[in-house]
Amino acid sequence: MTTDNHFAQETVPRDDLLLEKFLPYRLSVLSNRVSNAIAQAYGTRFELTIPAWRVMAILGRFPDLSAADLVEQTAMDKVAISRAVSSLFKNDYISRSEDPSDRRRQVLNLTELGREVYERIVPLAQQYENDLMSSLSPEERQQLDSIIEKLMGRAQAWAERGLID
Amino acid sequence: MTTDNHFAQETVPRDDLLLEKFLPYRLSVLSNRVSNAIAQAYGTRFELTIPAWRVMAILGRFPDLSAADLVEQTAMDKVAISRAVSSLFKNDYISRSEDPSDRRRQVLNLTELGREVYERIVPLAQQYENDLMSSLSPEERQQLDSIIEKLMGRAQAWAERGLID
DNA sequence: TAAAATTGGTTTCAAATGTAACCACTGCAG
DNA sequence: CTGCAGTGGTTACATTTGAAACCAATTTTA
Repeated sequence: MTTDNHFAQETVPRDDLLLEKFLPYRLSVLSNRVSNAIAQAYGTRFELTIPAWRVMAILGRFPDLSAADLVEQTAMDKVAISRAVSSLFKNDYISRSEDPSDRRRQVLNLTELGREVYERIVPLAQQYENDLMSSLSPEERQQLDSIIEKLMGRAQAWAERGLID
Repeated sequence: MTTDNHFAQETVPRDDLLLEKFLPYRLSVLSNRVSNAIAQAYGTRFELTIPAWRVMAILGRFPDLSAADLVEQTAMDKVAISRAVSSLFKNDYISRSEDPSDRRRQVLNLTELGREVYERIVPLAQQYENDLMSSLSPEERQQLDSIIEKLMGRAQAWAERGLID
């Protein structure tokens, strides 16, 4: 017990868990709703999965990255990146070119086709985001930004230092 | 185009998507980090998956629900509920009793064992939540609550009224 | 009161995902 | 140089997940 509870555990009136107020639960529901909606928008229009779209989003801004760089940037799994990359390659959305200075490494870039799709998706993505944000006041947006940052820090700490207790 | 943009689309300086600032992305990363950490805590201690734990959380507060009721309460998938229920049943954490007034329906409840586990997990769950919340000031908690509510409303609207555009 | 349509719940099948093993290459220690 | 630890990336396999088909019981409706 990390909190200093002055009451004996057993006799304290048991306050049940209100799932609908439980932050991890709410985050999960919210995130799933949002992701699913957007995934559907990408998917039906461009046959892109979310990981694939993320890869494109990064490559659109930072050319000449390797898969490993992408892993670092996105915090996504190695394998997920590999699969996304090879599917994007198959669709001719990105190019892989061998790095002469390290023949294990592949330098990735959007192809012309890839960039076209990218240019079309960015506004779509921003539209979704704007739509979400439009329900918030400027102050709230600011607050949300900083709150997410803090929560992320805490959750990150779990992963690094191990779980609570 | 729903916003009134006074500039010609093509000539506006293209502002790329900053994935690390893109709300849907950040929500997803945050939610996954949190869920995974907690899932691990439940899983290693009680062999509970997240859906299973959610079912218990609801049943702990509202006895005598059916699977369909759970679907409604949690917004989880029918199949996920079915699987969680049958695994919980197998572990003797919940009981299924046939509803005489409708023989398709099964009335679910925590068993004694189930309730014991429930009573032990609730504090654990709350500890995680407290730990997250401890990084926020009281005002921020309040803000977060209302912000989530608003975002949820917007995302909900997508599901109901169909996607943007 | 006999179809037809609905509802509660499970099963089946395919696709998505994660873990671990794996190859190919690099770089460094001896 | 050779050996071998570490890195970039893919493959294989087991597990999870979701969609749709499905069965059984119930309600509707004609």
